Amino acid sequence: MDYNFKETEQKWQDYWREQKTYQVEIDKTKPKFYVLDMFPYPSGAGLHVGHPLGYIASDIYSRYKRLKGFNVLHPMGYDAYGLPAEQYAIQTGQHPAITTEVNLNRYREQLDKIGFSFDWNREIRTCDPDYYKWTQAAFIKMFNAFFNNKTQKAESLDNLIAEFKTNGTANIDAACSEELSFTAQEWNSKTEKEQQEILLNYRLAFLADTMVNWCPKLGTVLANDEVKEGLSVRGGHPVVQKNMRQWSLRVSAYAQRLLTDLDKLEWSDAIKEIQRNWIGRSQGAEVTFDVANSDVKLEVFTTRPDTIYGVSFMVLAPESDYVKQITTTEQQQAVNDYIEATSKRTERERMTEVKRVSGVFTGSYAVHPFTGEQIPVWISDYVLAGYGTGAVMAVPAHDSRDFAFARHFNLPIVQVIVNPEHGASDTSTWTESYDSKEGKCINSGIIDGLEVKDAINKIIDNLESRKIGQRKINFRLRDAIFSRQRYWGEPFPIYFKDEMPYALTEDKLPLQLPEIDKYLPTEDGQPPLGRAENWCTEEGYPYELSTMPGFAGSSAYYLRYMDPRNNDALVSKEANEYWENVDLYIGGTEHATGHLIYSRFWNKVLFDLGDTTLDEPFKKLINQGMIQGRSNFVYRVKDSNKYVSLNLKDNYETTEIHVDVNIVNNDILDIEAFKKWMPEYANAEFILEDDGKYRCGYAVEKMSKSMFNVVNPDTIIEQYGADTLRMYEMFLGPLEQSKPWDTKGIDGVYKFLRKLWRLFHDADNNLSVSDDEPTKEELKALHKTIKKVAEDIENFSFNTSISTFMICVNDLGKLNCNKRAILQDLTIILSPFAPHIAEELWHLLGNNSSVVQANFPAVDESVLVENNFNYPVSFNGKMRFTLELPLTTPKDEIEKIVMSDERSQKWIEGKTPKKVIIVPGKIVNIVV
RNA sequence: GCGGAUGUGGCGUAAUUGGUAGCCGCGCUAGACUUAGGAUCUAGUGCCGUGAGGCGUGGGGGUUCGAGUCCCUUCAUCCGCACCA
Repeated sequence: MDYNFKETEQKWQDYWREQKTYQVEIDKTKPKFYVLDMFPYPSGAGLHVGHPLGYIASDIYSRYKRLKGFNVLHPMGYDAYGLPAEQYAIQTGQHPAITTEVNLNRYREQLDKIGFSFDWNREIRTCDPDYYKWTQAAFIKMFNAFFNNKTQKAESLDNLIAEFKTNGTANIDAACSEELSFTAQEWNSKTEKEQQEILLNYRLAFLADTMVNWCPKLGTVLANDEVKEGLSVRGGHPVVQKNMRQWSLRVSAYAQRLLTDLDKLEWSDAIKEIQRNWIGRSQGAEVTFDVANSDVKLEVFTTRPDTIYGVSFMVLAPESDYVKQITTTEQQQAVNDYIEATSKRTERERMTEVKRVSGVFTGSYAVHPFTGEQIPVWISDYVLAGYGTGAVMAVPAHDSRDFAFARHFNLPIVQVIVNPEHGASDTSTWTESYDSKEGKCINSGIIDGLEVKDAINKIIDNLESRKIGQRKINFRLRDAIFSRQRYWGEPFPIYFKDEMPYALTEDKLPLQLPEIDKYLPTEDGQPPLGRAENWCTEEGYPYELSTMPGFAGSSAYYLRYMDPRNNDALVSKEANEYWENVDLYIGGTEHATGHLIYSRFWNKVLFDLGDTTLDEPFKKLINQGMIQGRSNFVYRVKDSNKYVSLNLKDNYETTEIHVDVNIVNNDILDIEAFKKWMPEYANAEFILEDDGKYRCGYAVEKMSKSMFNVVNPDTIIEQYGADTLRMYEMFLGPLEQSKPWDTKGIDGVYKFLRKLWRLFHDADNNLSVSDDEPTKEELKALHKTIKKVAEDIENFSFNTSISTFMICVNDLGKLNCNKRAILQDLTIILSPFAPHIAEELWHLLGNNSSVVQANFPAVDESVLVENNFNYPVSFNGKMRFTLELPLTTPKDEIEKIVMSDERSQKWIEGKTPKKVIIVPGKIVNIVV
């Protein structure tokens, strides 16, 4: 018998639970460390081998930090609201809470088997009223706040109201949906309803008519990051644009802070870059164009005011308000037809048919602010309504979209930027625009001859002095749409009086999700909550019928873990001041533009309002790579039920068919299992290779059911144990890299653990540990390992630490080392990786407390000092032989020894070496 | 189109950051012990070559005594963003 992982792992999992080993409390005598995994949504499919990758990494890091003397907060919980449970409820009538509970228990069961050091006492679930009470409370805070552009902070709406009462909008610079202007008298004479309507324009959580992504199939609105290429990310259903009155969060107000503060985060450059793109800051100018024979003034945004002399027409988005104002009667019909036609095109078509140029003339002309020339105003769907002002000044010579448009409609193209080396050329010969950000201005009046950068400044200065333009910064980041026409989510703590929304007071929370009879919209198209009885306040005012989206509950959850049972606050000041924020956050890249933006925003609002101590939630972020599947194939001979082995398949015409990887070992098909796998294969025949085996082909693909390449961690744990699973996942390769899972390699790690076990045991599996003094060699093997493993963990290079452990155990095996002085420290440093076997060995060594409470051993540098170095001796840069010399040997001595070595003669061939390079402790290179 | 990442044995990978390319493991080959081997142990295993030796980190070029690592160029794959003015 050797190591019995099954019994041992169960034993210690029970022990940890009973002893509450992983429970943590505030302990001001120790430094804190907060390690968090991204909030999982427990789907019905359960975990596959790729899911725990990040959890294992964070668990190793947590355990390591604990051994290093930190008080480590390492919690886990569930993002329990979500579409799949509700879709299932719609189909079966089963309450989504039940489905969720089942999935969640299954998830927990799987997690428990892996031996994580989570403090389950702190578990939270987003669908728990004690938790979502605080999600609702945060919403109320946003409802009652506005963003002051002057201070760049959220402030109480009361400040704004007070200002309206005394000065109207005169001194207001606040983030809003629409710029408003009124006096104090005007404000004071408005009705309650009118005032409320105005306040909505400023609230951080506000109700407004907006173009939204409507998914008819899911019956709900989706956020921008929940839509990809015109389809819903969940389910892949078509999404259309629709104008609806929706709750939104004024995320755009925080665009600059979200961008600036990225610099202080330890996140990968890749993910910071994705966020920068998503925020999409562009710097330029707003320019006002008069419209000839009209009072209308067209405002446009441009990043290239230096090209203003090249403007030969203007373009409006079809949805733009300007369209109604300036279209002439002669053009009215054509414009109406065009708008009609474009509104029929879906967003998807507009995106895919980028190259199709279309547009219509409004009949009006704008007046060029510098030349006074009249330039035609067109309408085209290549201009986006949602960005800038929905109108652009077209510079066809220097913008590819404007160029295509001008060519199509035969509009003039004027070159105004020139590369001094090439000179100007006739634009009628051009096949594309010249989109350079450098060069000199030509044909450009007051900025003629200036460099682009200087020209931009001069033009803006001129515009500002004439009060027809100003410097302006635009962001791509949109406000987040926050309503979902769904049941399974947090109810809004909002009721309506005289059609205006009012927030409940916090003492009324939680506003519990009511029971309903069916999880479908009502007959008149209201969201499912329209079915709830008495869904109104005590006074009879009706509650909001939408619920909150998935990101609501996951935006501030990290704070709740600090103080999960607090009934008076999301988190106490004391807990928040101690735990601060997340030191290490591990999760996938897929949350780059969703969760990781929303939670930063949400957290900043709470910070501004004084509810949290730091303004960023996640200090360091690591994105683990995906575990891909390794699929196996069999090859069916055409029109038959015969299957030909990989190396013979080229002799036949075959079809490649996925086969379940669980009935393939080392690419060899288990033929009997295959026959039983599916009825259609029961009578299959096989063309085997010479060795009588059926060899499968393989490919690396996404791990998914349809590819039959899903590997379940339970199966692996059953066969090899949790410690082996943990170590193999780490051994596979660098954490942040994607790599395929191939179960066949797991044997190496499994053997390693048994070799380790045998260091402690004799041939009969009896404990055999000696108390003798360790030798220098043994100490060296140990301390090399301690040093490397500690460095590797700090660098999240877990794959190399596993190799290091293997080398150490191989070395100790060769030395027949069974000395307690060595093995005890080895057990400690291994415990973050393989906690079960480490705990077992730790106790076998006579310790009574858990290895979790041990101290990470210090490196004894003195045993690592080498006396000799094995010099590689190169000739012309090619290594020919090695030579062991004391490290104290001086350079000229080394040269003498090397030159006199008989092996050198062969490479020198009697010539005189041109140069001899000696780097002590590194290399000898002789140039012949 | 723009931006980012990655290319090293049959496979997953390593390389003290410019200094012996291929550590560790899988797989494979041979052997030992065994009733047996999907157990264990030993030896070998980048490619070509009997050998001396030659070639070798996607390709080409450069810097250097010395390049997987630095520079230029090019190709391939993956991932973001994509009419954002």
